[in-house]
Amino acid sequence: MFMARTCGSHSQTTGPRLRDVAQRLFARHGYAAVSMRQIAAEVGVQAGALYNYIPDKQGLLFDLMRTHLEDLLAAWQAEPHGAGPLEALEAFTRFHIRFHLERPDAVFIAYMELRNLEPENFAVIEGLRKRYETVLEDILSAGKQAGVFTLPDTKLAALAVIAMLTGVTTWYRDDGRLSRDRVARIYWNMVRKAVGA
Amino acid sequence: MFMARTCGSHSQTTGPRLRDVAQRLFARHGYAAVSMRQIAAEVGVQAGALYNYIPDKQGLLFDLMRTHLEDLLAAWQAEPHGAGPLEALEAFTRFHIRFHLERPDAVFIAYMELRNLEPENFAVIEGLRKRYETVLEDILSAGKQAGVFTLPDTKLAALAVIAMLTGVTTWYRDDGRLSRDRVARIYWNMVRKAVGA
DNA sequence: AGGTTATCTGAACGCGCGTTCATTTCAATC
DNA sequence: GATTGAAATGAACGCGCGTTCAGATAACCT
Repeated sequence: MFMARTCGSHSQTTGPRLRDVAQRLFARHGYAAVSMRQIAAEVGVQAGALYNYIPDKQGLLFDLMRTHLEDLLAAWQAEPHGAGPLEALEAFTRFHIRFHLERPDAVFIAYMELRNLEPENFAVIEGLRKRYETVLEDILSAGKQAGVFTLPDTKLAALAVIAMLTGVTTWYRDDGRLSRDRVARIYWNMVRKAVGA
Repeated sequence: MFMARTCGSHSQTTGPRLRDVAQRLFARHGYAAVSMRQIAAEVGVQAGALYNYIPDKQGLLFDLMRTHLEDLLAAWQAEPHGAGPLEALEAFTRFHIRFHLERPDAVFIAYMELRNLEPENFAVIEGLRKRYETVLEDILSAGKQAGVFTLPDTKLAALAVIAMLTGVTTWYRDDGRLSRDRVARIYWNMVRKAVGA
């Protein structure tokens, strides 16, 4: 009675759409609170069809989180790092804010759904997160050694700065008082002072 | 066949136990992922008995969050604020870290389960959260006016500082490298520099 | 034009969910 | 020792869950 394929468009699109929809719904309502049938409805398909693209619900969550963190690390690699530690820290600050504000849903999921990962999946995600923390820690460490930064504890400073920067995603609105650039400038100002440079 | 009450102890304890257990499980696995039957099992009771103490699951979540935020605001009122803005900011920093590290589960829930609140409950919780943010904002504002702090944007600074301080709860471990006092001291150092004092 | 294959449907599976309630149990009171 | 009433049981309610799969469908290939 109904069409097995959407008229005029290849089902090449169902895979990406599934991930888009899942990302939005997981971010909005939480992984545990969203059903496969809700996702399927928004994709425009029956629930069973989703399993042509994912092994199961857990695999879908894991894939979203892993992709996000791999994108994050790859994007930083592709970013101009600047000459010295001070320039690197500014680059990191601006990069982090820009990257995170561009994908609020993925960020939300990566920070909030860790506890819904099965142990082995959790280990992978946690490893990627650690790698990103190390990026900042290395910058701070180099700057401290070069006498550019004043830090009582490099590791804590890295965690503090990342928490501060990531916090932007919880309140920033595109139609708000400040532009992204303005926010990045203000935060860079605070970060610079916090590390004693 | 089974006892309706636990031998020797009044059921006076079931209410508090219910909240304790729910808080721990919600923090660990998330509100949507925890069932009333799981909570009941840990309390040592059948699921139906829980409804002698709560209206429904949503009411339980709301009660946990409201109580936590009211405790937070009341505890700050009872705290010695110090003489000037600089002293007040130091008091706030140390208070925030101490209070949050003492109740990691409640903190987790208050930050992660906002999206599982029904709209009217959300409004109440959001109002309490705003009131707490205003506490810090007022301190920063006074310090700026007094020329003690250098801040390009008071509101952003307040959000940044709170995000930074609350971040402690995501990594701090009692058996870790640093004591709570040491962590508080290091963070106060960074906060002080970040606000230009 | 006809066959192949990727894709989707629709029904089914067992299960656990939040919540209600008549009944039972037992500490406290008289 | 009988009465009372708060507290807990255990069964039941309808429902939606994640997942599977045989069968239907339509785009693609020759």
